[in-house]
Amino acid sequence: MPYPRGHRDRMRKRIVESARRLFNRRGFEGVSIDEIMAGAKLTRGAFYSYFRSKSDLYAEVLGCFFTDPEWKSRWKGVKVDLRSANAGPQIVRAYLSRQHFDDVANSCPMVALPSDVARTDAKVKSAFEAVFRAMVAILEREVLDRRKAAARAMSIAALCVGGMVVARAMNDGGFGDRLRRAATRTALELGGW
Amino acid sequence: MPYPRGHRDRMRKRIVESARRLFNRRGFEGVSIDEIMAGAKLTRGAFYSYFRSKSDLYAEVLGCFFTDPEWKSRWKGVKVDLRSANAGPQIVRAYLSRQHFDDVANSCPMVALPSDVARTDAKVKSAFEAVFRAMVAILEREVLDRRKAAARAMSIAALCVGGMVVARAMNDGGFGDRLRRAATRTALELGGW
DNA sequence: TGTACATCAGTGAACGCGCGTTCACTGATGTAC
DNA sequence: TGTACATCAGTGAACGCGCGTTCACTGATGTAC
Repeated sequence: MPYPRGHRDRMRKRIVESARRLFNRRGFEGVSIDEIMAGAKLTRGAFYSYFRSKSDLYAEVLGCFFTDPEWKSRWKGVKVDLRSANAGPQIVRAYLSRQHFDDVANSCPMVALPSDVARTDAKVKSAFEAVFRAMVAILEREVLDRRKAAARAMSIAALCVGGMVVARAMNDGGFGDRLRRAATRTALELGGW
Repeated sequence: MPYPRGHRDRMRKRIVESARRLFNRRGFEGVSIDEIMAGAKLTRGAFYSYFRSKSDLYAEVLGCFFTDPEWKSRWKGVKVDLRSANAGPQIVRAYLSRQHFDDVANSCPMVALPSDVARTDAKVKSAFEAVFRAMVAILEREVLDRRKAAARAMSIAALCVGGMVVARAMNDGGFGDRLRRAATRTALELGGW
């Protein structure tokens, strides 16, 4: 074994991380394999010994946000404890926070890539769906009005994603800020928080 | 004048229409100038006598949805009268309708292209912002709770866009349907409709 | 009314570039003796 | 402990393709006489 044990796994993780940041910033087609590999401190040729194709990587990258345990402590001043009694409002505030808005590279893929995903194949969509369902499931547990919990949880999640997606596409930053604040307030109301 | 009067304007409009449908379906980078021109029944070479570049076209295309008077009657069974007393609920229902969901080519650009737009320049973002502001302005007039009208209108618009964007990115169509229905119900509640 | 001409919208070959992907090769290192 | 070897992760040149853009040319038609 001419390379240290676990070397391959570490390298693979580095490629995925590099790809995640770059895809978030510039989308699937806006990023080249050269750039992804350079971000992982490797060269072009090694890519195909790790992944079958560029689009194979894509599906794998999308699952990284909610499943990645790191995201909860990524942003300064934003903390989320999923087991806490008020995980709902914590998620809403973190999701619509300025930190999340600014940190495009570490953004939730649902904000950075939704229209890209809508155009790709079933595998990628499934990964995306899993992320959204995970978010809805956590919110649903916490919605005050139990009778409406399912519909409310989906709406709160859609409002978080939508508010952020639209805010990122605005030219006037001040308007984007107002939009995020309005969405936060409404989302909290909808949860009864 | 070797061509009929108004010929140039008609051709230009055909190019914009072709581009709008194609961009909605496959995004800015997924569409070639060859395809756009073929859709307008012209060839590659003529493009640059109409537009300075591909990205110049992009900004122009984005303004087409709300400003285009045709969209209100585009889908069967969906009608919106902006001067009617209940334009608010009409917009919400039309926006989150199955017709809008299915008709990707004639979709609102905010649903089809948000993450693409977030990555482009100020000119494109401004066009996008104008569309969103127009939607918010109409909704704001109709929100029942006047004290919260501004925040509510922004949230309803964000929920409409977000619900649709996420629904389009789901793999399970049934889940997408439930999401659209939940978002519709919540949006109507938020308006007091 | 008929004809020659000027105009200009449209054509399609060509250019240069960057990308996804392939592959023969390199060379560092763990292992066997 | 030292040495020769086998392994295999990584390299980078090369291929083929499609794209955005340019440009010299074509040819249909409105206009002037």
